[in-house]
Amino acid sequence: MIKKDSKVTLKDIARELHLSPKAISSGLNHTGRLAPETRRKIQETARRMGYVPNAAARSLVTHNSRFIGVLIPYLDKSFFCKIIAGIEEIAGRQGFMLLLDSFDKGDEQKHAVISAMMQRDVDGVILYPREEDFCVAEEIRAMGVPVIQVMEYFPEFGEYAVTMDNFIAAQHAMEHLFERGHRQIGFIAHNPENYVQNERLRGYREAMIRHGLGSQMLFRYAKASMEGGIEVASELFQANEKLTAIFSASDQAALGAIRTALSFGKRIPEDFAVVGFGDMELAANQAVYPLTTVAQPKEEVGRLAAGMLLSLLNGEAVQSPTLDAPLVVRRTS
Amino acid sequence: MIKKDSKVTLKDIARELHLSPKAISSGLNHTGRLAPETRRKIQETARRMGYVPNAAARSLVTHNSRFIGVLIPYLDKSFFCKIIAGIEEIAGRQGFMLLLDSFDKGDEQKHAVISAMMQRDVDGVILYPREEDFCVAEEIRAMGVPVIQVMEYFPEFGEYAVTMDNFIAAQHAMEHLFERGHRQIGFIAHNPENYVQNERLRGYREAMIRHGLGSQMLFRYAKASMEGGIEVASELFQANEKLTAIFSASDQAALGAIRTALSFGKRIPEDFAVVGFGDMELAANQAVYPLTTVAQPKEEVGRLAAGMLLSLLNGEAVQSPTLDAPLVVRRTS
DNA sequence: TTGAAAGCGATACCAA
DNA sequence: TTGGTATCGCTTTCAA
Repeated sequence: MIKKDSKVTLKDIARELHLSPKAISSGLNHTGRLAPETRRKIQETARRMGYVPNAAARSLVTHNSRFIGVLIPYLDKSFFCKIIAGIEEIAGRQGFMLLLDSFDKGDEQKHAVISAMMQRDVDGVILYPREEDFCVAEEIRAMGVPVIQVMEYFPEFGEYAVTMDNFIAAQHAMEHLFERGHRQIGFIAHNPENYVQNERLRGYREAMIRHGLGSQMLFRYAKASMEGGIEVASELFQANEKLTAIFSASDQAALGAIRTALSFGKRIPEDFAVVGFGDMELAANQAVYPLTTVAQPKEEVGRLAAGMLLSLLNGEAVQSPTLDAPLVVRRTS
Repeated sequence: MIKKDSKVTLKDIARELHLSPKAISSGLNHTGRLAPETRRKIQETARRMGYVPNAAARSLVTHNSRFIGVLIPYLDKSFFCKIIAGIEEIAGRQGFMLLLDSFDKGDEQKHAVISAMMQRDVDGVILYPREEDFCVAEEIRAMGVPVIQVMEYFPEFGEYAVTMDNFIAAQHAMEHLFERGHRQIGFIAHNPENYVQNERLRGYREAMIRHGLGSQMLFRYAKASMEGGIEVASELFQANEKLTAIFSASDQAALGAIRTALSFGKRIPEDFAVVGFGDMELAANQAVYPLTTVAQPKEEVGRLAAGMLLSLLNGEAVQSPTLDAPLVVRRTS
């Protein structure tokens, strides 16, 4: 291993100033009482000597690491990056650092990741919970630190979460379509085993029923991808050729719906509307049809989760918020 | 602060087994010689007692943290996330963790970030270098740990880097357009102060000249955004109405060029081709015109950078590679 | 108020 | 070989 520069320690400063390490420590940390003059001199000397406190040593004795563990399935998806960015914004301000690990590997890897976090003695964990990670839920709780879930909530992982009301959000999106005069509205649903996805579907159904369109309800399950959207949108058209709008539970499938609608000769948004869900980067960045979509406030979720965690660490009580997911109207509706 | 569960330590195991902490340590780390039976017993007891080594304590004495500091301007851009994912893949395998910090704040914040990394005693740094961060270059070098730059290279930050040859890549993209029969090709350039951007422009010029089209060269500088692309593409059309293709130094501006081309009544790709640069997520995820673009191997850059860093930490010599940036042909050419 | 000394949990050195 | 012991850099407790 390459050697790092030898570092200046508290003791060095103490020796230089003929003081005790304790004095230096409290002088630098604004803890304990000290003659103001002494404190000033300590700080100046520390700066002059290029003193850098050693977090490991401090953590060893204080038993807190100022690390927040972030457990996210995919590091390489901008959806998750934005959550992380929100977390970092708040945590960083308070001197906390993020310990990142993607959780997309096998079960064995998951154990390794959690073990690494325990070894690093994280003060708390922020987690994007998934059912397929239930196998490590017990381990996560066993870490004995606060856990905040983001976007979804499963009691298995703990009691705290920052989520959105997907049911309400889906209804709002539907209202928008109704206002635009649409009645024959199809829905592209995803994974029926997933709570959030079901909430979106439930929002669609509820809205249709409330507008007396219960019998016109039309939805299909698809993979949350452009291909999935293309395929299922065709089925939707075949099932009802008078369709004038598709609401998709994901932006990806919504893009597929756009392509299918165009291939059926529809003009967007004149003849046909498409609304997505998620406000992924790709929604705004469509060259031709920037997508109307339900915005998930990803950064805000991250910020709130970090804030909750920090409050918890300070011994404050917190409540799990449910955020609004506003509709972003662009060119496809 | 909430109290974590009291942890089992080496000493506890030592006491349990009537051995010295040293024995336990070497038993667990496969270091030093030990009767196989003893070793087995140690490992079994450790597991039974739920022993988790304390990284801070270890790091305090070994002087290496198994942390890699990652300095990236924006945490919330998928471009950077992919690099990070590549780094994490390699580093994680070797038990290294990433310490993340976005570098997009003011100069003061940058100092704080670097200070945090020094306090955490990172073993090495991976950095997306920018000229505006020169002010902390000295500080980064002063950390006394290896630094690997990704995507760009400035000697100010150190000697190691994983980059791509933007000049060659741009020429390849141009060759593709020539093969498709295009001759009147405009170029959207970005920030003339940036080396990489200039290399892309240079690739365009070189290709034009080599094909005897030096006098037809036509390029404008734009912001690397859809708006920038829209605006400048119009200028390009006005300057040369016989234009049949635009090569853009960014995907974002390329999308703007698509929109402009359509508004000028061009059919893509029949009448008009657009090629971008970067292969951002949005390039593949266009509903109507998935973008032909120069792919930057982002994950691979991250993987290589992590690999280099680890080699360096093992005292091995390394070379700075220059990667290929292959063209991904989609529907806009 | 200030200083001395005792750990925190692990590794590494040096006797035995 | 094996095991005691000093030590890493810091905070905290307890005397002075």
